[in-house]
Amino acid sequence: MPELPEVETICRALAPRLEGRRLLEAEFFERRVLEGPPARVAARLRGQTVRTLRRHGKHLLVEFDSGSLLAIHLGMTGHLHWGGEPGPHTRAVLTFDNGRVLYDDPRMFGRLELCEQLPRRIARLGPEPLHIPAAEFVERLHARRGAIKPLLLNQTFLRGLGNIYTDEALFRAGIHPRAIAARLAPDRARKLHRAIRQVLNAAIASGGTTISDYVDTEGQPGGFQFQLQVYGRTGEPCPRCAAPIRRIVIAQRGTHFCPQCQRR
DNA sequence: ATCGGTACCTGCACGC
DNA sequence: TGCGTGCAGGTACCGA
Repeated sequence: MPELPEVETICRALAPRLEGRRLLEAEFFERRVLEGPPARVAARLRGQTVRTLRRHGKHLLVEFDSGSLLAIHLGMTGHLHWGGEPGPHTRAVLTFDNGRVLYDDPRMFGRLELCEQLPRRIARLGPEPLHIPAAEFVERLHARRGAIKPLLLNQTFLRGLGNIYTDEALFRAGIHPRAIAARLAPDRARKLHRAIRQVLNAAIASGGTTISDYVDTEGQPGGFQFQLQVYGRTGEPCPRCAAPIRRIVIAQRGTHFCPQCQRR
């Protein structure tokens, strides 16, 4: 499911509910999604009060008054629900003094980690795509010799882009997914920077993208799937030039683009 | 640095 | 109906 706009949507919904609230009980039903022994993590969490909720790339960070952090990554199929009943894929339940959060994750690619400070793995990720200035983006881009698509998916380059928004941003910028990053002319690199911002902001405004199963914390689907121009539209006409959208595989990921509008 | 491959998991759509 | 196949929003790790 979740790339930056989906995690942002979840964060905005949960922050007002959780900030200032006390965590009464943490239950973990699947140790694979948890860093550390469930009983020990639960004991450390019990009684803590939430100071803030924030997003860091695709991670959701719950910061407690003690300074401890609960870092949540939803993987491919992780969901957070406010309230509701646990189901077959519920891997954790966090009970607060005003309600509970269910963590569901069928494929269990997601991770929950309780730590005293941001783990290095997360801290060393690249800048936020919505914060990085154009000049810095272009400079970082020009330092890389690989193809642009795998680079945008690389979280140490920028944190938060996934397969959907990468394809959409490249389409809007008119750049071929196999184009070499370092060889992009500065104006085209700046255009890509703009396209990334536009796509992410539009997706956040729509509450994210629902392809098959993403829903927000209230169980509502997002709306950005209706604004996708290439992702998942193999064979359909390009909205700009009507050429059939093509699907290829780059870095093991399905990649959608218009062969006419995105020339090498 | 970069690339390709594999691995981790389950569920779903599809063709036969 | 049942079964095999391929695909899926993510990331880590390996060797080349």
